Amino acid sequence: MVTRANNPVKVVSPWREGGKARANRELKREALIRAAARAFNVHGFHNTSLDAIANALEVTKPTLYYYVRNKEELLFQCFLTGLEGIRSAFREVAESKEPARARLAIVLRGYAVAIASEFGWCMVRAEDQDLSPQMSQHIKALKSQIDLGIRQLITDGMRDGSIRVEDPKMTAFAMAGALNWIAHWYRDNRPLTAQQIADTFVRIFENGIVPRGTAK
Amino acid sequence: MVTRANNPVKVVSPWREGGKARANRELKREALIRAAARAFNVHGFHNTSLDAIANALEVTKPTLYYYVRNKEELLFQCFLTGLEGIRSAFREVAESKEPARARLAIVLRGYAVAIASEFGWCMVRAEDQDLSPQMSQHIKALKSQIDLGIRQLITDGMRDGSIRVEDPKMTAFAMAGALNWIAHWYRDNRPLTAQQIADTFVRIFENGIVPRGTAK
DNA sequence: GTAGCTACTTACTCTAGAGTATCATTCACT
DNA sequence: AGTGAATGATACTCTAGAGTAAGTAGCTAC
Repeated sequence: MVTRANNPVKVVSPWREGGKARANRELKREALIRAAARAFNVHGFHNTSLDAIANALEVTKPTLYYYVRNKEELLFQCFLTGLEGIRSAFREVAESKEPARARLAIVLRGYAVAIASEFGWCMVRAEDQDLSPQMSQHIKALKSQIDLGIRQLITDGMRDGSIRVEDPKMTAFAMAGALNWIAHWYRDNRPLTAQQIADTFVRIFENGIVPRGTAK
Repeated sequence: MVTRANNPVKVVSPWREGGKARANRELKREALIRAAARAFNVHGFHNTSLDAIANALEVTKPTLYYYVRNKEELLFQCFLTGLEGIRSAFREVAESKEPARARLAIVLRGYAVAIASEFGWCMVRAEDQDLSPQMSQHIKALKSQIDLGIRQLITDGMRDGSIRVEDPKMTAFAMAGALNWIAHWYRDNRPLTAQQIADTFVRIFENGIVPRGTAK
């Protein structure tokens, strides 16, 4: 009754590229993570079998276990890979002296681009429910860091006068939600690039929908 | 390796309430839908077994098949039930003559409340991937209706002057995303009611974060 | 040229859980 | 008080798919 995952998602495999020298372990591991992310993207975690991933890489299932402990670690690694984009956006603004609103805009753009990447699905739709309690805990902590980072930028902005909102926490939730949702509808080969979407979203959040100058 | 669903989610069962007269079919069916929604909420679709749902209702699995064709129909019904809240919000404003921004606010509030309900998870996290192609198609169409409805209200507002945005489509996506995300973090017994959250979100979208009167 | 490691494969095991075949009970109605 | 429809339970079937056991090819080192 369910859309099955057996049309393999195509992917470049370091295992089978002509007669080239065998690629090294780290490269293969990365290819595996990437292949998994793509498959999860298309079919979801539970509807992606390890056999399907192995298939896409033109190896057999047990080979995967040579690179990763189990299926959940695969999801976790996808998550971490995607997360890196967001964290680097935070690092980028860490010692900037710009007004907080500008720093927030940079972070939100980095965030949007990360979510639109092939790891976006894993970051957003990887549910606690799919993971062991420890990993779930770990992921929650990482997500919470991000949330708090955004919230901090908002309160900074309230202090330096570049931002005015009534509830920083809810505002952070609204922003994160809008951005996370990108993972549900964005696919490459869309008219807009992730960057353009990010810019548009930032402006929506900055200006609101009430015409400026005619505030009710 | 995965958080299992075998701690049953408690629920009132029309099957077992004292020695009372047996409830009618429709009542039981609704209880089943509701029990399923709660279980999906907590454990997710794939980690909820029909046995667990049956357990929560204090009946056996085959009984469920008396009320519903299969597991996917259960999810689909949850989806429809939750959707009803949103549709009724649209009906509410259908023949209103207020400015579009006010009508939009009403719809967004109804939307938020629906998402915060116990059917929110099913509406938001029910992935195409969990459903047969037909149902997936059906759900996509329904979701698209909602999206277009919001988009229409935005363009109406641009025409009547109550709204100014640069990209109605992206704005609708941002709004839907922010609201959908509520399903991921909202639980009852939170400090804020769904209504309060809805109000806050509407104001965030209306006013933006740039202080009014000092537009950059 | 053989010991031994790395990287894979073939060929399983095992379980959860969706869905079903079949029988039992109860109630409504005559 | 007997018949049949509506509900339900018992006791299965069957498959997908995660994970594993055990063996093998090939490279490196001496």
